[in-house]
Amino acid sequence: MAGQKIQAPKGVSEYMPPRSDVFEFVREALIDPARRAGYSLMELPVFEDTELFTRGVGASTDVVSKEMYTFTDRGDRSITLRPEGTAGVMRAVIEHGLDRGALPIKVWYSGAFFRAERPQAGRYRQFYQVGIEAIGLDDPAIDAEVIAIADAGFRAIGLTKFRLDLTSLGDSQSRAAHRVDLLKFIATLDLDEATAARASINPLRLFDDKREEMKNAMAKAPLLMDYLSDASRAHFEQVKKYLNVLGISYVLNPRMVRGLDYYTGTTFEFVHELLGAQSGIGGGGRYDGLMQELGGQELSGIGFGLGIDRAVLAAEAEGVISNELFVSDLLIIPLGELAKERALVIAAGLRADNKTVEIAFGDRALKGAMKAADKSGARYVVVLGDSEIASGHVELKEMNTGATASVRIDSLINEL
RNA sequence: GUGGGCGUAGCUCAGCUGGUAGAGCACCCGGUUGUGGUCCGGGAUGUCGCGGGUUCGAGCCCCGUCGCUCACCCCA
Repeated sequence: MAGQKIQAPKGVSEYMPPRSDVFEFVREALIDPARRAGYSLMELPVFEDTELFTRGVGASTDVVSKEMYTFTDRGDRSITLRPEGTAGVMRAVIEHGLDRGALPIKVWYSGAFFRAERPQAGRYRQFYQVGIEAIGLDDPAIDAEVIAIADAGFRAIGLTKFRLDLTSLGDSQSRAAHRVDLLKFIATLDLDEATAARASINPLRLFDDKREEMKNAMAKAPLLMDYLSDASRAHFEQVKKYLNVLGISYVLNPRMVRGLDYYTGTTFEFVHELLGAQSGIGGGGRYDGLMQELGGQELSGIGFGLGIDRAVLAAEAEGVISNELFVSDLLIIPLGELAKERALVIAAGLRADNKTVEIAFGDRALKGAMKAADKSGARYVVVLGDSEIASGHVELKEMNTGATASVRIDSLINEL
């Protein structure tokens, strides 16, 4: 049947004007602090060998076990749309031998990620992230700097109603020691089937249960934070010290749980107050065993992934983005064929000088063109007709105030 | 995968106990000479998600189906 409308696949996030301007602004705001800290772009494929994720992220994680878009390509290879960014960066670093060059490797990336979940507010099947990774440095100062870069990005957007949750997952011996006691403790609880199943996959998950009775039950559970080895503890103390120096406040959250298996040591999450159920706007941490797990050298690393979609929602919830940011400097209304030609040339010149200039094409009546100019939000409007062309002067009208000034066409640039 | 809510003009929604569709916003044109935002006048717009059933008659009732949405799980 002809004319059937085709809809976007379920749960994808799309941005139409004018909201797409907000999206772009947010993305750039999140990337900028990384660039300023010496991080370089790494542009990676959105699909990878499935094994990269089962091995890197962890086969027992929800992300890998039930949320991946996996398919077989024409060469019978198992391919997966990337559900997160770190594993791909590691793969590329190893594949291209970057780990044999100067350390640390500092890169950022931005793009679409995919998880086959039931969509809800702030959770999409295709979503966007900005991430950075700093690989090959154990210095706790880099941990603090990575966190500071994320914080600076959120602040640049104008967000203030968020907090930073911080913890340390320790090294493998810290976790092994804790796990023994935690499992003993959990064995004393009377759990329903689903909860027991979760506990068997990852006992730390129970710390994240939202039910009151579970929160109460877990209140006395042994905390990983109390099992940190001396080295892990010392590292974490330094991270906290540097954050204090930076004036970045955080909330110690020893019950924080992350869904990806590779995290070790310093781990953090940015949580926004106004977002509802999906309130995490970004998170990250150390992953000191990941590189080796993926066949590379034994290099440590730390990074984060920030949710662009959620940052947009947060910005909207806080009402911090002014649409003044996205309006044109000037709109030219040409009257007549000759004026249209001149308008094209004038606009091209001003654009080359970094101004944003629109032309009201379409030979509309002046009144209609002015209405359109008003709606566009352009800061200034100029009507270009025969008399202006003859005199070389235009009336430059400031739309906010209605004030006009006579300006020579070739010095318009100085007035915008 | 589980549960709740909802699907009526581009958008937000109204539509009483079934009688065959409306508002606001937005949009377009006009209010006579080349300057917007207010005001006034006019105008276009809907397979009432889809399919079936009940009925003389269904947007309103029943069944199915698809979709959207929120929450759980999990996470950006």
